[in-house]
Amino acid sequence: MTHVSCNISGMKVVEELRYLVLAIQREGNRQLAAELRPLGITPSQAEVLRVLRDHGPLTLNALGGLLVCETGNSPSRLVDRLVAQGLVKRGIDKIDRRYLALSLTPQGRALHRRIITAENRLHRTMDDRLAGQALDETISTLRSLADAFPTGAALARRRGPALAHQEN
Amino acid sequence: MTHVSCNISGMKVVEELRYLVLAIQREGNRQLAAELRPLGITPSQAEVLRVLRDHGPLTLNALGGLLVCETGNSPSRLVDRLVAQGLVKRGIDKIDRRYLALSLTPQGRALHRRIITAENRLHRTMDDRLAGQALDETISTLRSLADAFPTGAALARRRGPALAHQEN
DNA sequence: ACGACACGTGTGTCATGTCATCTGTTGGTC
DNA sequence: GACCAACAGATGACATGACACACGTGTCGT
Repeated sequence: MTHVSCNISGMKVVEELRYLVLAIQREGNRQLAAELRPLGITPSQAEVLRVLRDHGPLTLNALGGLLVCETGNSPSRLVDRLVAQGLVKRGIDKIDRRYLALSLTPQGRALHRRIITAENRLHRTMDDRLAGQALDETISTLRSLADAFPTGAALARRRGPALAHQEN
Repeated sequence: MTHVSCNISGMKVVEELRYLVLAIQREGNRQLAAELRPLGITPSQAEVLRVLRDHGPLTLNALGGLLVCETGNSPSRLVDRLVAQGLVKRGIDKIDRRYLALSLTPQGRALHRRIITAENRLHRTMDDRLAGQALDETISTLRSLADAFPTGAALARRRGPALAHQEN
């Protein structure tokens, strides 16, 4: 039997998994937000900058399809604030005026380099806490959960095309 | 070496872990919200009802300490809506008027039974997707991450005292 | 040419989350 | 008894997330 419905403490295994994922996401987001606060942006905004840097100019829908945050509708308001801060350029497609052409401004590109530094601090902390754990199995398990979802598919899309774009 | 800084696709392992956790939390929350919508409550509100049912009357701070959602300050507004819906009774401690005494109303208790049914539907879906995966290692890995955080400690607190309160 | 339809985007609304700050209450000190 | 620090809770402000719907634009059939 590969999965059981109940463990010792009375909480189902998948239920504990759900709460663990929630707790880790909350705390990770909180810590990342603290790292990014001096830069004046939020974790969600940082993800937009990262996707725009890795995947050229994008329409709003295409951007939303690559974001893990903001699953549902188009991230209009998320992009709004980045445009207001001068980090993202919002162009309009000449051919089809329905489409946007979103890209990073030079300031956006510059800020993204500082974002990577901030994220790396969080990643080092996580690395330390995860020392000695079965990371590969964990990633595999979580992927099998996430790949069934559109947001997980977004991650898979980003895994695929964007190679060799990282400077650690 | 138990953990590496970079995998094949150019994304660090811990970074992929972070995004996977984000994606799974989002989608799980979305699906749970859909299951709970007919009941008129949200996932966060459901967690409050669950904690209040398992851990007797609580003050607002004590409730916040057991919640995985709403880490930071006191969940005043979260409780507000439950009180407005008649699901939670907000009493004031006679001795020390600073403290609240939060408990479920009979309607709250009744609704919680329907919540368990809704949550079990989600858990069954997750169980199916996770069939054949290394769940124990995954839980162990995630615990080592979460236990360092206050929200993870909240989970550990709930693991401890509340035994034999589940009806699956 | 015209009209129905599809599609991308913008917007209103509601419920979180998070931080900072305020208010009321209590206990301790003088 | 008056003052004050500590504490529980409430509130304001801001940015998400999610859903539904409105609006502008292009496409296609007739």
